[in-house]
Amino acid sequence: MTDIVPTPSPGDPDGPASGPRLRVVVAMSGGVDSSVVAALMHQAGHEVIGITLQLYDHGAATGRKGSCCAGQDIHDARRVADALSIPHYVLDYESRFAASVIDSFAESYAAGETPIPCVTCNQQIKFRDLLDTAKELGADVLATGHYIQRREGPRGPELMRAADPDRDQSYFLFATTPEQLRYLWFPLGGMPKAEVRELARQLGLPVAEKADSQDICFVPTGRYTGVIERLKPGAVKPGDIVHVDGRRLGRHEGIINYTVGQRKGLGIPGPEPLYVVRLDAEHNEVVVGPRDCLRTKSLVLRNTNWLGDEPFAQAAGGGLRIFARIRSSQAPQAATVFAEADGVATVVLEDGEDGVAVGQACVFYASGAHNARLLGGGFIARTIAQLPGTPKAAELFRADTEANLRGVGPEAREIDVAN
RNA sequence: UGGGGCGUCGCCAAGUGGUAAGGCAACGGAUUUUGAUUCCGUCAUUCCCAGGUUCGAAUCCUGGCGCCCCAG
Repeated sequence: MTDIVPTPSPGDPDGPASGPRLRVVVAMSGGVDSSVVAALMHQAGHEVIGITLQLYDHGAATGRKGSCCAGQDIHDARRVADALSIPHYVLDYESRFAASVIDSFAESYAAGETPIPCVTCNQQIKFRDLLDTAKELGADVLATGHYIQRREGPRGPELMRAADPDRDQSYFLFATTPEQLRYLWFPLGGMPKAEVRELARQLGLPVAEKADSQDICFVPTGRYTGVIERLKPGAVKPGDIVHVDGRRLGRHEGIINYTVGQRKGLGIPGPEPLYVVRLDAEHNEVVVGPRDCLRTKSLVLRNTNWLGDEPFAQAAGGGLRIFARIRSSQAPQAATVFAEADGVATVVLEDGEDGVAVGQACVFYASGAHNARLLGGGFIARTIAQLPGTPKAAELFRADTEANLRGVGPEAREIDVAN
């Protein structure tokens, strides 16, 4: 069994564990991946401490297939820890998870955005709060089951896309800071998922056959709208569905039920399918249009995190050629990023992308290769409408342009014009 | 109540004697470790109703009912 376990650290041969025995905290969610991480670290001879975070009400999610971090999953993590004979702690993070992740999730939706809670959770909970806790425990390393590769570069640790392109989670980890990265470790980044599953079986882990988690972990029923209605009563109001050509086509039961690019659920019959082009929180309107209206080429980011070697300020002026993606499950495309002050950046995608929603992430890579280096990314604050010449479209375009001229510098203005 | 037109799935709509296209919507599933997208499948034994002609009608005839337009 031992011979199949890469040592000392799969996917990170130059990592900090290639030397002496270290104290490694493993974030154990109760799933297959993090359980394998704990086992690997233990087998590699490290002093492993398993920590499981209780993130939300366990009653609601107990036993739910595909969940994590509550109820049954905590028990599963404990069983694995027991099987490995490593110490295991369950930390009550409910209140900070609610404050950092769930509240902002609800607020974002109410504002007409489409949040991406997994990024917030990594950023605020796992790599901030949990990492702090790990340090307090004297840990040298915090290891997680994320599929992303870390390596030591000439200027410090770098991140690269996972070896298994189908599992690559770099999109969700763009906000990881260099400071955090010094303590982080991702032992699964170099392995295909099938191999991880097989390892779990060979190691006899009790979770070897457990289903992968998916969907938003803290929404037990899969209906996230209920969470928002509970947290922000009154924020969900019926309103009009308006076509980009100005026609009022129907009614909606609350803007939170929609996201840009969405087709299903509009209930509007017609000669062609209609998609949500924009969510107008101010007027409580869902703006719809034909598929052509979805194409977006330039976007403005906020809270940009930069992981490149050169200072991000060098991406001002003429911009910096990168590769970017707007969705976790799609290939990065050629783009140019222009750095602004205060974490603001403008990205111009070469080919453009359909269904780009405010609140989602735009993530940077050094190339289009499968193992490309992660260069950071940002949250999408605005997109610039590519709408046909209709009154409503003109109005939206004007609003976009004005917002941009207000918010960003001269470099981005040129882009607006060119676009 | 003179003239003309129309009534086919939730919406739009083919089909004018041979045994109900298609699009949109909806629903279900697959895919997706955020939201979406996409893909696959399902979706009128019946054509406003009632009779009739015919081997056979949504398609022809008769009578109802309903709607629209023009005229008065």
